[in-house]
Amino acid sequence: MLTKAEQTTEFIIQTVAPIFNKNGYAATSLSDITKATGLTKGAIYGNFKNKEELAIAAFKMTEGNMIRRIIDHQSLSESPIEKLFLVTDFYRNYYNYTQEIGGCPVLNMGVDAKYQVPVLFEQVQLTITRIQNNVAKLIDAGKKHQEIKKNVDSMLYAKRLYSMITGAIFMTHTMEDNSYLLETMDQIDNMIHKQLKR
Amino acid sequence: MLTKAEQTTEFIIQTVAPIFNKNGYAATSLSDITKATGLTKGAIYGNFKNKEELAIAAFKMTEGNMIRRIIDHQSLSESPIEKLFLVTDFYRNYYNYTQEIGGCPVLNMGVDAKYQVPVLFEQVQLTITRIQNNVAKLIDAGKKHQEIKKNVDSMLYAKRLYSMITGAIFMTHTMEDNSYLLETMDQIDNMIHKQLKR
DNA sequence: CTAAAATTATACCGATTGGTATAAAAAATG
DNA sequence: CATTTTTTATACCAATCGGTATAATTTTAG
Repeated sequence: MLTKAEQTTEFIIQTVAPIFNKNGYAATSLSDITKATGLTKGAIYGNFKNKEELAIAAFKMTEGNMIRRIIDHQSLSESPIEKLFLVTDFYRNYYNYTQEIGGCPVLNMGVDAKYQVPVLFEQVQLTITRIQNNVAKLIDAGKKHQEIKKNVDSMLYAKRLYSMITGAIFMTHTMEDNSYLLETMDQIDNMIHKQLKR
Repeated sequence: MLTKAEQTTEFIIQTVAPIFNKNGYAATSLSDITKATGLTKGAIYGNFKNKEELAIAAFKMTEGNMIRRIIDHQSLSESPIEKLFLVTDFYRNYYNYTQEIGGCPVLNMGVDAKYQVPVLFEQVQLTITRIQNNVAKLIDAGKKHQEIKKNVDSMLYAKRLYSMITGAIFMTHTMEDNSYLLETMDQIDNMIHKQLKR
């Protein structure tokens, strides 16, 4: 059971996360935060050491939810290669999903935090590593299950896949055109069929 | 011949462009600008209406130089398909190049300006369109020169190519690992050989 | 239900924000 | 070279920035 205080902390994070994600760290002011939450600075600083700590907590929550969703979606199949197709399937709905949370947290904070909030930037790197490792593990499992060629470089393809996905996310958001994302997922599915599948 | 005033305007743009590119619009203050240029606010506001106009001028200069470089590099060959390979060749040095100018202007400003500086964001969209059109034209020329299959969708491949490139730029900068960029360029070259070439 | 502890609101801090009016300085023009 | 025009520096503006000390309030625990 959550105490009243823990509920407030959680409420602040939930409320503020899409604002940081959308506007970036520098462009999100304490008054934006108090306005959105309906709380005062006293309450905010009672729950977080400073603006940076809040931004980091917000990012961790957002990326945690996102990774949980990717993993959850994979459980729709037992087959490793099918799980791989479920990854691209997840990103087919990503434009829709990210519009609710203020954009792609990895992309936005990767760019925004790089020279502004080093600790937050490291968190972004960690998230990318986690996603890549998840994909690489799926490829390895696919090899064991005789679904994927033994000679493919798992990490190389994991990086390729996520690099292509991130490019499509940027293009879709910047050109406001979902076809980049959809087209790239088709392209990746094709790559899995032609280059990974046994 | 440039007047003294025009020289100053140009000097301000040149000095300030990498700062905006690196830190983003909101995180670049007027005091950053006066400190870097050694000029006072009076001088800045005598040459630009406001901070936004300066940021736009800075981006236009940076992206103009970048596009000029891509096009220039293409003139190393007469063959359209070879020009296509020269595009990937250009991006093989892009990590090095962008570190001098504060990162990739398209990526950084595409993310930064989206919800902060609409006019600047439109400029980013325009730049992307220009690059894509350049690639699409190369593919079309390749068809005419019997180097590229007649049935390939030029615009589709132009978008694919630039989407992959942008993803690699993001990954290389965020993970501080040039292999994403190099590997993606190999992948694109391979795509040109296998899917575009007659 | 009361007392101690934790949380939130208020009021304030100095520093900095983007921007401007005006005066001083420099450049362009005849 | 003198005069007009343009450009730059100075000094200032109100507003906002992130952050804090303290008092009021609410929650927790006995």
